Amino acid sequence: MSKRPLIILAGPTAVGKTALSLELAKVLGGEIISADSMQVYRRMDIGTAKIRPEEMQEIPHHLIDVCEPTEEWNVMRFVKEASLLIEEICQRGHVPILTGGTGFYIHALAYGAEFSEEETNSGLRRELEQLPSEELHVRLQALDPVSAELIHMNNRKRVIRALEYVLDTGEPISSLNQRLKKKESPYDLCYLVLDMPRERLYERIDRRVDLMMSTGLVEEVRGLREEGCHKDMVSMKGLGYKEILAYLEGECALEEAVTILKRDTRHFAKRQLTWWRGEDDAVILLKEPEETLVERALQEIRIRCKI
RNA sequence: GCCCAGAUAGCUCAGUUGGUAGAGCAGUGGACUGAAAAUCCACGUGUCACUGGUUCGAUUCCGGUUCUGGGCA
Repeated sequence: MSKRPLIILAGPTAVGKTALSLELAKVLGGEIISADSMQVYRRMDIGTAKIRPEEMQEIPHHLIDVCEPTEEWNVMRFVKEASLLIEEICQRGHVPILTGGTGFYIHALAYGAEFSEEETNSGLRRELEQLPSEELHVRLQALDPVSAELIHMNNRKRVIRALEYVLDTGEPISSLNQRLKKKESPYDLCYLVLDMPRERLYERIDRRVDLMMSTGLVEEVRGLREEGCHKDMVSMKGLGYKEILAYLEGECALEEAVTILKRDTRHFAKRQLTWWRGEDDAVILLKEPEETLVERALQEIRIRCKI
């Protein structure tokens, strides 16, 4: 059986992925799968710049609003759901278009990362979180020296994850990573990354945050807070949520929260770009000139996928 | 007009008992495989406002000029 085609439309926040994804879906008979770690949460609409139903133009959108903000979404759930969706979409004779800004999710899906079902030792993480960074790192050195070499001691989250993995599975996460690195994509990929000059992108980010503020971001976050969301939840670590929550908790002035939000969003966009620079199959698609954008995207798709 | 205080990195400022200077933030680059909008790492040459003087040597001391605050008329 030949591989399923998969069109990926990635790019930093605020670059304009949504508009292009709609155009492509219309031309190709596509269905859109969102690769976004925050748009999965219901009632987090303004801060995640989620597409509204009336903007979808009859194009099916998947993996948006599939999780409560009090729950935790993660890569494994994403890969599981998205893989099934790709299969279903293809069986319908449609083209799957993966659109979003979470590079980590996109990579895991595109290169077929596998996750074991039984790894569920949640008490272990809480136990490890109590330990000082130095001790965590020393432990990792003993169990998985390769990872210890790669992961900086201060990077507690990744040190903990690496420890968790060896302790649960008996296998160092570094050897899993090496195995996965050699894998070829199970899909017939067209991996596009939409980009534009940094300065213009940052201006768009600032403007978009202003727009969020004027369309009720504070009210949205207040509502979530009232239903019990708090800053330790994964959903509330999202941009716009953590900053506005800090304001609502009286930790800073609103104006300050907005400034920080803009700054953090710029930092995020920069990190996203770093991620895609390291993706071997990614093709950078410059947004300008905008008049020819759709045509150029389609050209790349025709070259890379047999559709 | 007079008095006082400033003028140093894109911004806020520190500092040099005279030997051409450094923090935070911004910015840039990087890592990333079950939290990823998370988490973490690395990167600092700038006419030390201008102009004279003292000095072997001035961003630092002294004089003048310009500009910016604040005060008094």
